[in-house]
Amino acid sequence: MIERTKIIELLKSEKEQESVLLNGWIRTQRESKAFSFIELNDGSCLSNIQVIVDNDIGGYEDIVKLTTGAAISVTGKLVASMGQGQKWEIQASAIEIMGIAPDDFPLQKKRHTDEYLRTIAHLRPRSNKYSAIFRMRSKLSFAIHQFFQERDFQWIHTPIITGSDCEGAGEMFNVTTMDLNNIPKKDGKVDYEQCFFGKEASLTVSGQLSVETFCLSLGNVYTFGPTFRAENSNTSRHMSEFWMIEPEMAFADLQDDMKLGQEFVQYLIKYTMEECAEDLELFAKFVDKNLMATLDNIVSNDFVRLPYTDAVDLLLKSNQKFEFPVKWGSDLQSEHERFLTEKHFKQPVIVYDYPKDIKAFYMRMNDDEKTVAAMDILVPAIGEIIGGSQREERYDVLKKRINDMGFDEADYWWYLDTRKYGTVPHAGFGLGFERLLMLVSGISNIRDVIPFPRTPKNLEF
RNA sequence: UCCCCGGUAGCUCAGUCGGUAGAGCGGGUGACUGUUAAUCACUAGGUCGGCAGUUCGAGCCUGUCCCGGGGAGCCA
Repeated sequence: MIERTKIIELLKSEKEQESVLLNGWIRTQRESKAFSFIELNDGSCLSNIQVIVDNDIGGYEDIVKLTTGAAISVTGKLVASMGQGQKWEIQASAIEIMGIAPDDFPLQKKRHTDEYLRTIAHLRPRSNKYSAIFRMRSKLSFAIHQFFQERDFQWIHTPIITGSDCEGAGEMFNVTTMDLNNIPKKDGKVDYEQCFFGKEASLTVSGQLSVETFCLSLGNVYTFGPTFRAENSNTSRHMSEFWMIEPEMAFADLQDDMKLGQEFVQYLIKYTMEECAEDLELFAKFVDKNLMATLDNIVSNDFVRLPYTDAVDLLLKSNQKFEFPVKWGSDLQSEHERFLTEKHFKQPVIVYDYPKDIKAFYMRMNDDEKTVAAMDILVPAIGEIIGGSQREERYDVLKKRINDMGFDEADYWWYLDTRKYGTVPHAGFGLGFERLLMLVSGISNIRDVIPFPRTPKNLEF
């Protein structure tokens, strides 16, 4: 029995091979008089390999009836192709049918819309575009670890289930084993004491608060895992379940944070260009014609660094008509961010030092007492890809901020402890993994860069 | 959640003035061919998103609900 060779290896071959075994799914079959051409794909790479099946092969009548989607096992010779368009092809000596695909197989040999493919999310990775994005997703997941591990950041597995309702980053999903048809109540309210954990439990909206405690122990750390937001968001940039990367650096300030953010994004894009060249080419050709120019631009220039106050001035002086007015103290609207990154600078922009009232309690108060050391990295087409800040490390200031914002400081006892015992300046950010994938692929809907998207009213698969 | 647009064959779409539906691709059958989304001929395939209404008559008009897309908010 010969060992199976993946198509990616066969296509890279330096010489002909007498005897190879390959498995895969038929992408298309063209029948000729004395033989048939099969385009076979096994997911190892974007390219198919062409298999020549002579009509004297065993079971030929059944083989030529195979349609797009069928799975076969091929034994044969790797030979130089007589046709144009490919270097190698397989001269089959035997074909075993593993699984047929009846004529209602939903993927056809033509372009399908993303909307349609989303309704068959269990089959869409068998298409070129989706196999490409999911290979890139895998490669980039690895690259993220490589980036941090090369820099001695420790990967911290922060919890998915959390008891703090104080993460403050949005609506949370509840986690319970209680009988929802008969919820235990006390004084008219849900009696969480009878719940599994004895208190209200939720899915995490951010690992940041947890990972900060490890930052203030192990130095440089990061999280990379699923994150959940129960917001009723219906946009091409939001999902209820997504993956987020949150690095946190001890003995670091906002400048260090911006530097890390830029290096990180540039590293991942370079990695994609080097390690996913074939898949990337598909996106540059069929999804976004400007993709390579956009990526080149991002890796070869420093990101613009622009204080929020200057951004407001710039927008006010731009003579642009905006639907929403630009005003110091208000958050920048999408249209404002788009103007900065897409029209004015035409490259990534880091806006920093935002008004304190529009940002989270844990962000470090600047000396002007009006702004906090926060930064957002904005990129063309996607908008905010990174949101970060230097954290408030001063115990008294942090405590005051918690109280001023109407939170109960008792809920934050362990978080405050980290500032009570050996506090140090530190900073970090969150990067949405799917938004990064959108950036490097040109794919414009976030639901198309994750295997099974979870969005409001959508939990199929 | 709000604003705008859409839902017609397996897929992508056309459908005029309100008069019971068409194309291309895909499927099937056959022809032809070292082919490359092959080509050519024939053929099957429809609860026009659901419900209610207006009308002699609704794919088309009205209401409502569901689903999808674009934009906005929330943010990564």
